[in-house]
Amino acid sequence: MTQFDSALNQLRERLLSGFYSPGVALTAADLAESLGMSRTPVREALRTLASEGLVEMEMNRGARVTVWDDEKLAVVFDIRSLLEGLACRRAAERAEAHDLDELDALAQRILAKGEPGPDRDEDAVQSLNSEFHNGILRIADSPMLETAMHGVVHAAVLARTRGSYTDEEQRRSSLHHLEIVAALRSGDANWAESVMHSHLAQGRIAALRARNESEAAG
Amino acid sequence: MTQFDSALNQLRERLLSGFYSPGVALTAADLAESLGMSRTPVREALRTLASEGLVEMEMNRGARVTVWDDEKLAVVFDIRSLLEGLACRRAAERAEAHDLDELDALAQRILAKGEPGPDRDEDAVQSLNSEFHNGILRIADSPMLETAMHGVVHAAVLARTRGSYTDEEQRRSSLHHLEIVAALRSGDANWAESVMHSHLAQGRIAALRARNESEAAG
DNA sequence: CATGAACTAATTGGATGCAATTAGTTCATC
DNA sequence: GATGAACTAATTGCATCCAATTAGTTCATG
Repeated sequence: MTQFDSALNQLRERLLSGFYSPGVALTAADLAESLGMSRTPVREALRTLASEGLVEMEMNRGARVTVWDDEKLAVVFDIRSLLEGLACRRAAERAEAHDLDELDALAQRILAKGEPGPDRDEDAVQSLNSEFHNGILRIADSPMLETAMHGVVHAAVLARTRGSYTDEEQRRSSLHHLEIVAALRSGDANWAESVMHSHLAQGRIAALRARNESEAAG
Repeated sequence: MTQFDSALNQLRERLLSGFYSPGVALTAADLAESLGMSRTPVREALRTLASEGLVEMEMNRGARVTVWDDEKLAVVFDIRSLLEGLACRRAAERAEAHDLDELDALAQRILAKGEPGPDRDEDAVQSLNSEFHNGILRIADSPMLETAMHGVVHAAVLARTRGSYTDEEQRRSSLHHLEIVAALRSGDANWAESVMHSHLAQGRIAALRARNESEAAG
């Protein structure tokens, strides 16, 4: 694990968690200090994050946190739907029994943690959700696909601020996960792809609604 | 235009043109010297190229030119097909008259330059082809989509070594371009997307065949 | 002749220093 | 009070330097 890797991971984490406000300037020296390293690996990480779309760099002006408008967000979900659909197709053809068991366990936990009531834990849902989607990507087993998704997946996660799902949407989302596992288990690539498309179509609606609500509020 | 931009453009150009053999180690100091700059901007460019999938970096071992096997290549074409299909959908909804005229002119020139005979010019075909696809991406008007495609488009171009198309394929490819313009002109997103999918399905076949032929030969 | 320890050369990742550019502030002028 | 020239502080992009790691070579040993 190099300083570059460390900087990349930590900065990506901060950007996705909303630690930095959209549009804010990211000063290399400040980041370096807060990460306990010099500017060199930080600058390399910023270049990588720029090519992932999480920050934007301008000549002699350094990096700024990307501002997400409705248009960008919608495209991100379109792209993510296509790529994750492809990942599902591939996963349906490659998944082993133990892969499916792991995904199933994750889907069950997401269902439980997302159920309305005292045990609800949205942080856990979000974290497990990431694990589920990453799991499918792993089963799809294609470095190229992972590379292509880096530019958009993270951004989509960023958009889904916590609490954007209604109870009904959360439940449907959880059931989508279970249905995806069922589709993968049956080896039906079309089915798996379709459910993923439905899953992200709903996610897109919720993300855009959440954005507009928070805009109207603040 | 910073040294970083210069390094990124030139190195990308070299990688796509096959200047460096697949799998070869790219020594930062050598690159820096050949580009007339220090290692710092070169290293940043290599990080970016890595996130685009054109090179691969390993801890304490620097960068190597990515080796494209059949599997990787097939996935690249799958992804490119999905993303360019989306670009076509968006272009069908956004293209202005002058956009369509420009694309049409390009399609006509590709048809002419690709026709078997003394006027055939494969370099021109390849170059115009890139222009055509970039034109559609431009009309689609989405920075996110461009970002996502950077990871795969270049790679796909790389794979299509000159002369990989048969006469029949070249002709069909040229007609695809004209058909795409017609679909865009009619504003039919489904039609435009379908033709693009067909176009890249054929491209994929040709690219994989070319790879296996050259492998059998050399 | 094969094997591997010991040494050397090359190369990497990262820290630091510096000129050039940009952003911010002060202050004179209308 | 607004406008903008002149100066200052911050910040960038890049070159250079250095310790740590890797790759390559030599040479002793079985």
